[in-house]
Amino acid sequence: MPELPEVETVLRSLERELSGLSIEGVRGHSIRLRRPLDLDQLSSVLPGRRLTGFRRRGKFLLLDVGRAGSLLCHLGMSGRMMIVEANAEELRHTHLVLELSDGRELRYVDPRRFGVIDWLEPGSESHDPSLSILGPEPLEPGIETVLPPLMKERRSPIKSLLLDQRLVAGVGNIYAVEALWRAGIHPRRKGCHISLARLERLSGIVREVLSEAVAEGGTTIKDYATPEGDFGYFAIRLNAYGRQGKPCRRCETTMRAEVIGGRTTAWCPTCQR
DNA sequence: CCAGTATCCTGCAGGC
DNA sequence: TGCCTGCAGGATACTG
Repeated sequence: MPELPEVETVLRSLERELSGLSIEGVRGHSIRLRRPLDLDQLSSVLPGRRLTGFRRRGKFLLLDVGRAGSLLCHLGMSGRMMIVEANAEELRHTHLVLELSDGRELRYVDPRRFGVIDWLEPGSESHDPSLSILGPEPLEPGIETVLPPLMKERRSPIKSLLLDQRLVAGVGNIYAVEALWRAGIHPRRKGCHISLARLERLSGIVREVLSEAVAEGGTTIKDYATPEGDFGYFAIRLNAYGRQGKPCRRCETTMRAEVIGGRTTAWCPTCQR
């Protein structure tokens, strides 16, 4: 489900709704997510503490719990955060519930269990195996200067490079496909076979696409929703993702799709070279 | 080291 | 209707 714009939208919602609230109780059950969810640990550390900060790094959310530490969250493919009244019906695959001081609950739901919920002690972020390898934030200044030289020395298809979180943090399949369409670059073109000038332009376009998507509240394809239940409206602006078999919006050529970098990738064979 | 594939899991749409 | 297959917004362990 969630790439950077969706996670950013979730973050803003959590920050707006939950800042300063206390965690009064914790429910759920230990289960195998991508990292094991340890409910005993969370139950011992969280109750009585206040939610003091809300951050994002790539596709990860960090919920600061005072000076005790931070809750690391990743939504995987199907994860959701929900802010609901305590008496709201509990969805299947609800793995963690934080009971809040205003009578509402923050619930983490993830049917496919590719997500992560983990507890980070203060100062442990720089050692975390997932966080520590992340490349730069594409919405921060400087991405156009940092990213191109790194891509230039790689032999993988540019599509795979955009998905590599070590090079740039937060891009997923939808926005990689969109950025390449907008940049007019063939997704199979190897990084080392693209001029620095084009890579610089692509980097700027990545930022552009992501920030436009943030402004629309992300992309709802199927079931993505904000913690308050709202949808993301960037889907109506998608020019390439999921458009195989349909005419290119730029040149009318029928778009194609193949699996590149392990993920279905649509492109226009005429205007992406 | 690097590049490419297999794998973890559930739900849903489509074909028969 | 029911059963089967394939596919889905991600990350990483493993292979060559």
